Amino acid sequence: MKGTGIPRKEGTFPIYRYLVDTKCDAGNWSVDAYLRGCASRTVLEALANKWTCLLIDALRHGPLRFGVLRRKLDGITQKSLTQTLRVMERDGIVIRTVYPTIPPRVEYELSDLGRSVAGLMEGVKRWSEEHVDEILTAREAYDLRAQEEPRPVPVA
Amino acid sequence: MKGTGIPRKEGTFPIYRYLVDTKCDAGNWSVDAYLRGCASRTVLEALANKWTCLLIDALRHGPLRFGVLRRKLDGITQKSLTQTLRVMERDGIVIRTVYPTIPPRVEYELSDLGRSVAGLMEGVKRWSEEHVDEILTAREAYDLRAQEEPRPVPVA
DNA sequence: CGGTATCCGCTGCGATACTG
DNA sequence: CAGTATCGCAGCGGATACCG
Repeated sequence: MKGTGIPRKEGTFPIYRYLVDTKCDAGNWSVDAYLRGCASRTVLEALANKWTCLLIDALRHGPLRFGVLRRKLDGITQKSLTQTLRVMERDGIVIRTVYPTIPPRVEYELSDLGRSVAGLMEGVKRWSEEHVDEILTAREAYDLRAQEEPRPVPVA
Repeated sequence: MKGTGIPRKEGTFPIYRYLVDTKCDAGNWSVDAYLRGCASRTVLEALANKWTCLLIDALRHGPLRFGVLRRKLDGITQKSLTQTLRVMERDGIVIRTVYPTIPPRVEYELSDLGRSVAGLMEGVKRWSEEHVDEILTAREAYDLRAQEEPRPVPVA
């Protein structure tokens, strides 16, 4: 697994467990800014993932079974879905419930923590709908430019 | 580059350019839900990345030079920084300005689009600060459980 | 300073097969 | 149904060298 056995690099600043991965440059960073930056990093490692975001959104209205999730997130493989859900469970975002029936039934639902982040996802979703077109337009324009003019290089 | 040459899978639904990658299951999805899901996916491909998020946050207060960004995002390699910035430029999130001086000076700043998403990042950051501890606690608890009891398997 | 070019190890992920 | 196990490859990210 990912979180076990934390290798500590030289020059790191092991005040908190989740800081050990980042070098401390006391000159440029206040301890406060340092903590803030690291909190963000930790969380981003957990959330900044396409499937994770889509899962949080998918589970927003209540528990869903594994198979339903797989169909809702069309395109995800069983392996990726299992993995992603496992990590989210470990991070306390989702709760996994096994019903000992035949055939087996496993439900996933957002925890309180998960629900508290679902709001952010809602924001991302709204922003997406409002701005996808701008992104796509920008891409086309960029690709067009790239074809014609050579890219401006930092030369005198 | 990533966006050029879009391979179209069988059974896809090429109404819009950004939909070609996803299968259409007209039974379960309304066209509206379909568009919404795809908008999110497109945007998540662009934003759901640790460095991208951190860069948007780093640039929130104005333009910064390449070297400054590299130091701010301590831990990123030059290659990754260049790559990430290039993708963000292509997506219209950041603007790259080359000043033909010696030594060369290249500044990156958020576009209007980029600034409009910076608000979301602010939210993520705030959430991070409030909830990192819960995530870390959940992880420790999970790892402890995993050591002791075997994982509940879906069996009758 | 701000890149590009190249090599390269690792692993993330898909595909496939099997199971309680 | 909801997984686990295994293989195999592409691609990402790091390290290094070089350039305008």
